Amino acid sequence: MHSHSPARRQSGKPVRVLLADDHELVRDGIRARLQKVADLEVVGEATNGREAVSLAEELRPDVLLMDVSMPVMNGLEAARQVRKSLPETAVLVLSVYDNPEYVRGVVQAGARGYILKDISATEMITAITSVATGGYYFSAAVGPTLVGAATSAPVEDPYGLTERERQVLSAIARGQPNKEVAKELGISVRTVESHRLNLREKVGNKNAAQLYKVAQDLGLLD
Amino acid sequence: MHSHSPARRQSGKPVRVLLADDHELVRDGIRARLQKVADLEVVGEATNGREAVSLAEELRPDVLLMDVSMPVMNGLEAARQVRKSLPETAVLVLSVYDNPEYVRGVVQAGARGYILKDISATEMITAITSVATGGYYFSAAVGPTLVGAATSAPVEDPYGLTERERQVLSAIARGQPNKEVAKELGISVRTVESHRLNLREKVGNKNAAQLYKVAQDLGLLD
DNA sequence: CGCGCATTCGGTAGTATTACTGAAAAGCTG
DNA sequence: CAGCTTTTCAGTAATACTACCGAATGCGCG
Repeated sequence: MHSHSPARRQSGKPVRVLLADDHELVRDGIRARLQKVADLEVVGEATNGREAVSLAEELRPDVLLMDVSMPVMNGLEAARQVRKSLPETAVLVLSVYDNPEYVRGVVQAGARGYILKDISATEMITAITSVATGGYYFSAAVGPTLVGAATSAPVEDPYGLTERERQVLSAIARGQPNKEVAKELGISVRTVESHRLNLREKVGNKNAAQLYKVAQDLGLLD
Repeated sequence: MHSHSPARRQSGKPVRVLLADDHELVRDGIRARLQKVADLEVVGEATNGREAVSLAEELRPDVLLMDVSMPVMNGLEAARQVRKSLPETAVLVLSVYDNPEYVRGVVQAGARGYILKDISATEMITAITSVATGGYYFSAAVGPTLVGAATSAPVEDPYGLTERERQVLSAIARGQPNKEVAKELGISVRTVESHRLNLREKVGNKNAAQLYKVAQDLGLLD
């Protein structure tokens, strides 16, 4: 009751890859990397999203390795279209951003993988093989944003929260009212209120519901 | 400014794999598959979660390929412990279930991949290579539940919320106070309060901060 | 049609949170 | 030591939310 969707090609035949990036230099670099691998074959190159879509429809590659930021039509929109017209082609997005919002958008557009441009040739090949085999591949840096964080390296904190504030935030996010937070930390309710207000100040004027998100982003919940 | 966390081993050296499954037959099958691959080396085998953890600490494998359902200590708890004591070891979970809840639990326990037992040898090897290289790998069937769909159906709702309640929940989770939710939906504050209280009733007596989590679980936020 | 359910709204009361201002003690740093 | 941050706590007032109560409308279903 699963098993439709992309690829799942026969092993034996090489993986047919279509490259899409507006920078020739980048395409050259990638092609150079991929040409050394027997199992991979670069069947075409596109310089923008629209070209990527039409070339993909013509060539029907196993994998479309595509940059997100391109002129005419960006990779996001292109990914959407390819996923519709060519469900057999796995879209693997290549980007310089490890921004969570960005990653989310990309995978929702139907990409089956997201890799960063600073990865090694080995990893790039693995990623291509992965999506071509029918799986999903994500670079280490973007994985946590997908699975809801909890990596181990405590995400560094863009808000500049103090230790105490993190403790309070954690307790609040777990659903405790100020009174119980106070009891848990052995401080007065007023103090908890102070921290709470400082938190709202620091993270932006978000309400209680939103504090959960922040706590989660900071990995305070596990 | 990323790059800590697991693996990211040198290419050249073989990937050291620790197998954990309570069925000898399964272990034998997997080992047979992996032994044919030069880049992979099975360095040990465990028959339950506790054994997997202690063997992992001793052998420090690149990848721990582990079943979820095992006696003594299940794979979920084992994954958590390994992630704490051995951040360098990538946990790749092997399971027969493509149940969304299950997958979520597993990745939140820190697994860097989730594959189904019915996959091909090729895909299993790709998956192992993927997590060993520092990436995240997910089988085709479980990927959609991770990325929040775009492929499959809108996560079914264990709470039995109504359409209107979902709208209200969504607005609350986005951080709006009742007053603004009312304005947005064109209803009175009292009605929003009703919905809010009904929501708390339905999802359990969680507070405002926790409502965010529910909204997220239900995919109301994107 | 009567019943249940979703949706809407009101009253009243109490609790919680926010928005201010102000301040004291502890610790670190130049 | 003076200045800084962190953490602590207080007063006061407004706003928001919770916990109950009850009730009207509309809609589908047996």
